[in-house]
Amino acid sequence: MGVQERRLREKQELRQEILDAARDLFVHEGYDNVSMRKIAEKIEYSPTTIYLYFKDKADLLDQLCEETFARLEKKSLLIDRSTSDPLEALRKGLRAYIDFGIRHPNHYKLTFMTEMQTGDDPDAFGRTRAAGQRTFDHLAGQVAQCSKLGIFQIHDVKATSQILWAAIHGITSLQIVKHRFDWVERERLIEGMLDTVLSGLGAPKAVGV
Amino acid sequence: MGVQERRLREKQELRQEILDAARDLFVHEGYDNVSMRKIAEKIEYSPTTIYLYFKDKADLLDQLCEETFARLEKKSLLIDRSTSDPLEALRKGLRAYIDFGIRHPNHYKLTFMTEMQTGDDPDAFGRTRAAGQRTFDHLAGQVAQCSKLGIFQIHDVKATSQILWAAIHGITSLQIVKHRFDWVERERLIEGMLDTVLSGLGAPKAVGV
DNA sequence: CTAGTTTAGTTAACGCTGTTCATCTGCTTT
DNA sequence: AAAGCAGATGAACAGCGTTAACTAAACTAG
Repeated sequence: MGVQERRLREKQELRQEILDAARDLFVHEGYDNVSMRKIAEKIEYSPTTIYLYFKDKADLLDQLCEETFARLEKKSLLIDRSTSDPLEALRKGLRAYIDFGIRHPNHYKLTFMTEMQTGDDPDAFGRTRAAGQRTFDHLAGQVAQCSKLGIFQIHDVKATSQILWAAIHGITSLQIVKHRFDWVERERLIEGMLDTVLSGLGAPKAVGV
Repeated sequence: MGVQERRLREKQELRQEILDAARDLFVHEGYDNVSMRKIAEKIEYSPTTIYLYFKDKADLLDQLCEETFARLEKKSLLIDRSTSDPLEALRKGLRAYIDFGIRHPNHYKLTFMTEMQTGDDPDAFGRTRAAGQRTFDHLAGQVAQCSKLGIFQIHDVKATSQILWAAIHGITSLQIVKHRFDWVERERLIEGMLDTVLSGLGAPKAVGV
């Protein structure tokens, strides 16, 4: 019965080929500027073949976003393991998030800046939402630890985590999209933001950007 | 020569009619979900007529963005005039920015969340860009005032202004794009962000979200 | 070994989209 | 009345996401 296994493997290989092509095109040209026909042309299959492996174009995006989240999550776990001080671990995690976004602007745009409009399917982008939730939960865990240890003077871990997320997303997305703006030196901007927001939560830090 | 004037007036009236229809549709259905044909149908003209008054669909949105930004600018000036405390004025201005973005997500998305690819037309979205720069300059002015009065302990007005901008942009854009995320109550999130970041700059404020 | 069924992939098509161009209409001027 | 002209349009182009019907190959059962 090795035949069925081979066929299954070939199916999965084509599936991966489609994902690779889509990621490459999405990342280099932007989701909206990539058509199903372009993806099909790249893999040298008919456009309709893609629909045998993915529900629609949004489904394709969903899978790729989940993938991106997974990479970020892995990085975060590595930082956690190698950093004992919770505040330092949190700060490094936030910093890693920003760096990741700036280093992979198109992945970031795809994942965090593309509006995922769900037609009438309530399960649309389920993978991306789940992965994003995990990433956020990880951040929330770090914030909870800082709160429990008295490093932060806060009483709402969830709200605080969302504030932190918004802060680093603000920096990251603006740096990506408004690259023609007259920015202050990037390093100073990022560290200044982290200083400001962490000290605003009560963490000991010299005031003054 | 009242005839030519009447014709000119009628032209401008139709122009305004197109803008009104486009604004209504963009705001309620989203830029991407509105076609030129839909706009044309609404004003009971042929789709091609719109091209006699606007360069293309993006031009239409550019005009609307400028228009809406003018309203934001007006609001900011009103706040300034009616608020003597500079910190309070700044805070209200930041708040107005966020509310503006959430109330006009499509205008906001175009202005601050789309990479304005100036393919062969360097003046594309010129109106919107200019309005955005004015908005930032206004913010920087407020920050400078707070710094001069010793409300903020900072030494880089420009960096601080960019941090504030990034913070409120983070909140605004995430609220727009990730509207299915499990957000904390919006009011608490926004006020929490403002508390955090302003106190992080040295402004007197009870710590603790 | 053949007949029937499943599978993988394709072709053609539908109903959209933004945009362009040649054409037509109705008013103004000569 | 004739000519000119500005404003509006119908038809068309090239592209889009997606679906339905179809073909060809491979597998399975008798």
